[in-house]
Amino acid sequence: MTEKQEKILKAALNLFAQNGYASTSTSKVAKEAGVSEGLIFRHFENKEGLLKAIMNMAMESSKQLITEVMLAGEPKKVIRKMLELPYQVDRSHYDMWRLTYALKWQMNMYDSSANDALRLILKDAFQQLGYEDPEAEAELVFMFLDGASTAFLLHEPKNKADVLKCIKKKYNV
Amino acid sequence: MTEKQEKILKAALNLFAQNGYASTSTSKVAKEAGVSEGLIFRHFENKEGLLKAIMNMAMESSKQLITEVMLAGEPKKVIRKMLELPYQVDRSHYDMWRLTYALKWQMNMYDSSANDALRLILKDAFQQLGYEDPEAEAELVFMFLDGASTAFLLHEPKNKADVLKCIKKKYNV
DNA sequence: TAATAATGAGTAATTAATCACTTATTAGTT
DNA sequence: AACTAATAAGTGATTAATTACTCATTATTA
Repeated sequence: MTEKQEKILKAALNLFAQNGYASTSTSKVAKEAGVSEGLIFRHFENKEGLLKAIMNMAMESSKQLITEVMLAGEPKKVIRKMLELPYQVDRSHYDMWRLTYALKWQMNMYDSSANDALRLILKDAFQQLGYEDPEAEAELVFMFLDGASTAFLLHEPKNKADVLKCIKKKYNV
Repeated sequence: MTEKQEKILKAALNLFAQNGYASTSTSKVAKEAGVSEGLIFRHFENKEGLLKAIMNMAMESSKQLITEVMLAGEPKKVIRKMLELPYQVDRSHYDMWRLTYALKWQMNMYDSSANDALRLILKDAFQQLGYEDPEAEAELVFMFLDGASTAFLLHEPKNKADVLKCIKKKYNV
């Protein structure tokens, strides 16, 4: 990975997240990265290849967060770690998540199976705790995660911490 | 509103929602609508004017849903109506909501004040019911609404109804 | 007949991608 | 070390296609 290659990735992530993938031209990326436009195609073949390279980085960094939940063990700890997930995302990764969330709506880009492993663990946790409908409970938590992450990424509400306290109480975790 | 004008709006909504605003050209809209491209600019001035016309329709149709909650009165009913909101959206309006949700991520397009009226009503409802942190509770419900709507619009989970039952129980509504 | 609706050919600018070319870096042989 | 060949990194001009948009003209309606 050369220095200019990294500059391209950084510029592309920034522009894609801020202005959207479709409305960011490769010439804009090249200008922002301080690089000739041709270099983008030399390293990433085409515009989509550039996006894929970025999304692979995003997948890699999200794996770290997920494994932390996986290793929680006890059901209550699983649920707590899960609820805390949106709070664990580092500010430096916000652009990555903004892009990920934006791409969900760009057709064909949504992979619902990506969270299947977590969903199963969560369901088991609720089951062990004797919840009536563990599957629905798991789905509900996922909805919270999605809604909370969206809020944090878009308009950073001032009562972030209070919301966490609030939902933790509901699950006694 | 002429017949062709409506066809343009319908085609544009469909394409914008499916493939995104930026990656949908006016020529594609014209082709889909069975109309000359120039007509789009005669009626809507430019591409952004077309989008604005669509979003105005979306605003109008969302007002109906919101007023229903406004008129609920009793705090418990307010909360119940609120939780049911994502379930009240008609399938025929899904494209409109998909576009609305997708545009949130397209920078500058996010208007957090749009929900302020509802947020206030919801906060009051929680306050009247003696909840400890009504503001956080209101925010939490909004996160659920966002997450649930996203799930419904993107991958229509099979246990939609169970999730509603599940969350209603948590709020005793 | 006057206004509006609708067309379709045209335009300048931008797009993703290619290409011939130059510069730097590495590897192999003396 | 020093020379050389090969590979990779990087440039910038260029391309064909597409873009949003205009405008002169024709059809339709009031």
